[in-house]
Amino acid sequence: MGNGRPNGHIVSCDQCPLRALSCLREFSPDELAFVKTFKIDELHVEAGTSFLREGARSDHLYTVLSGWAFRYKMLDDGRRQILNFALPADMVGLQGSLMHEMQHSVEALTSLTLCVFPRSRLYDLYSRFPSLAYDITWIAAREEQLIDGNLVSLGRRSALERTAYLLLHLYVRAREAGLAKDGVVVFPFTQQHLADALGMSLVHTNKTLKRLQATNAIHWQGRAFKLRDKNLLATIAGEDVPAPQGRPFI
Amino acid sequence: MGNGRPNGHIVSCDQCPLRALSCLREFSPDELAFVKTFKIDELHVEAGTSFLREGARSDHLYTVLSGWAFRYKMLDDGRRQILNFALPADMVGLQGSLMHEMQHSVEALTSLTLCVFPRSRLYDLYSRFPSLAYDITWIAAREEQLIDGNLVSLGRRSALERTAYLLLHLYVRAREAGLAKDGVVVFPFTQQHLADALGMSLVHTNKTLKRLQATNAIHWQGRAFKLRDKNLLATIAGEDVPAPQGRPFI
DNA sequence: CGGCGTTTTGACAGGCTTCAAGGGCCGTGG
DNA sequence: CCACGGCCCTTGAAGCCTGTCAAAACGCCG
Repeated sequence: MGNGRPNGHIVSCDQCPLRALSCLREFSPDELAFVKTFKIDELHVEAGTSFLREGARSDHLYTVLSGWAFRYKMLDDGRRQILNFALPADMVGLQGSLMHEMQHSVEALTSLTLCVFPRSRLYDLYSRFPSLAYDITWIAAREEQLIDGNLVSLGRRSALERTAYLLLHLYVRAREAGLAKDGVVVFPFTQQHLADALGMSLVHTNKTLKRLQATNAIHWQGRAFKLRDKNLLATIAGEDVPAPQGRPFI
Repeated sequence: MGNGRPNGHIVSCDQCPLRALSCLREFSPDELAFVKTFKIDELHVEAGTSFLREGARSDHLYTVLSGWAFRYKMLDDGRRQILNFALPADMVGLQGSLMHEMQHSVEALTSLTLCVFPRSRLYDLYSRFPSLAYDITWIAAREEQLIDGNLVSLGRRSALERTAYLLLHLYVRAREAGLAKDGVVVFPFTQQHLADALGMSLVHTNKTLKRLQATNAIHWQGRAFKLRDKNLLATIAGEDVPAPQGRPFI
């Protein structure tokens, strides 16, 4: 695992393509200088490989530079639950850096590029850059918020509501990450992935998707997802349209 | 809301009863001195009242000094999902301090005493005590871990497994918080609370509880919960017995 | 063309929800 | 002292939503 290329081929933080995203905050020169030294490598992972595994310790934490990933847990008999998806600018592996070991796995959904940061220097970051430390906590809190939303879905929403909720939120997040073109986002997952995220069977996910498509709220052909009626989808999901929130980077 | 008594009647941090818990780390004298000034009040809330509400901003964050609380979200039509329970030494309201507004509510399950910390000085904490900042991030990550576990339950576990999982984990946490006496914990919630946490109906929760009790893994009479066979309960839950983890305080 | 992964459909079974009603416990008030 | 109401627990019956099983259609790629 980890065909980390020798330093020098990696994207320098001051020309990070993600920094252009409107949803990320600006860095001060000092912060930027530190982050540049904090990032020690880039990791390229191909679709379908789990680069972080439940039960393992991890010496690194990562941010997604490009591509999609998902966090998941498996039960002994093979049942899988996808906890959340990670998009560009999202952080993964923080839990593994703070706790003794990972309690979930992370798998690349597409070809994936990650920025690599050493866990050993995390405390250094906390000591010298409280602003960045604050950002990291913010990120952790936001992740929790997303899971809270999913938890409500699995616990209290019907299959149709749940599906609408997930698609709406994925669309909004993908849009924030700059992945939308002409109102269309390429969703890289299969219906099996969706089913595992929704806590439903594959068959029923498919039928629910059909029903949802019949409302004309969405259009999903192949991998291209188009949101045709955001308000309708939000209504079906039983929610207001989620407001985008500015967030820190790193 | 908030019948905060004038300073002076509140428990000083250096004689905080929770510091005796084996699961909490030691403070350095400096840290302790800071935390003492960081805690500006104590809040007493009676059972059944929501002291933090979804959509509201909060100027404070809290730790539970004594009693039980739970985080929850409601849908428009009244469906409720309990996200997690908060026990002594747990922190609540962090999200509200970091984000613009609370995305969930928190209700006292029993008579509840909270330590109150001002959000306005949180950044001060981050600047001056990276060790405490680190702890807070750790707490946020741990909370996320707990929700991850619940998410798997709601998504992929049957009613029986799910119930076993929740009871096992609540028992372990209550025990860590020093709430067990002779292997018995007083669970202050009703079956309706359990149902809302499990994402099940009240009726089916009751029947599932009966089935679970028939296995002799647990005994639950009135409010007194006794774990009779931890390994069996863990097996039913489809998990190993969770290992207690040391954790920081504040 | 053949093979494989994904999507789609139909039929059936069952777990869970909903509806309904009764019982136990306890505090309040007549 | 007893009746009453409220809250919680318990149980039964009926029905729907969702899971499981099975098989076919589709699309992609070698």
